[in-house]
Amino acid sequence: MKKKNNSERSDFFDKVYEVVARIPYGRVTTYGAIAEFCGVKSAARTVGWALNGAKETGLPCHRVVNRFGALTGKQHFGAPELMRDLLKSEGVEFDSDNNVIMKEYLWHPDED
DNA sequence: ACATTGACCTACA
DNA sequence: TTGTAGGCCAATG
Repeated sequence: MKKKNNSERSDFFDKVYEVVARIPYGRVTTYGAIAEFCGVKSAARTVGWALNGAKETGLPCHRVVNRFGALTGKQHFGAPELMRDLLKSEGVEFDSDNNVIMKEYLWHPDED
């Protein structure tokens, strides 16, 4: 808490993993929401990077979508249809644009 | 060591 | 209203 050279820096990633792991079943959240919960709302990009390693850590990164509900990171799952299938398997519905219905399934970290 | 990119979002002109 | 620019943290070339 005194030095923010190496400890707090990794804390951001750590928080991201924590929030993603807290996403309820059949719910989705946005990068901005996670970044905001981490304290830096403008660091949505960094959240994406965190998820890059998150898939290797075993976190449900498929429940994280952009603010439009579009599965922007589906390409990173190795199988673009996998992400959509996983969400559908959890009961999440999509609209005509292949986007998650945020209005119904959007979840916020502070909501839990 | 510097510059660029990357699963994004908000603000200003 | 649409378009452009900036910002955030980390990894890679």
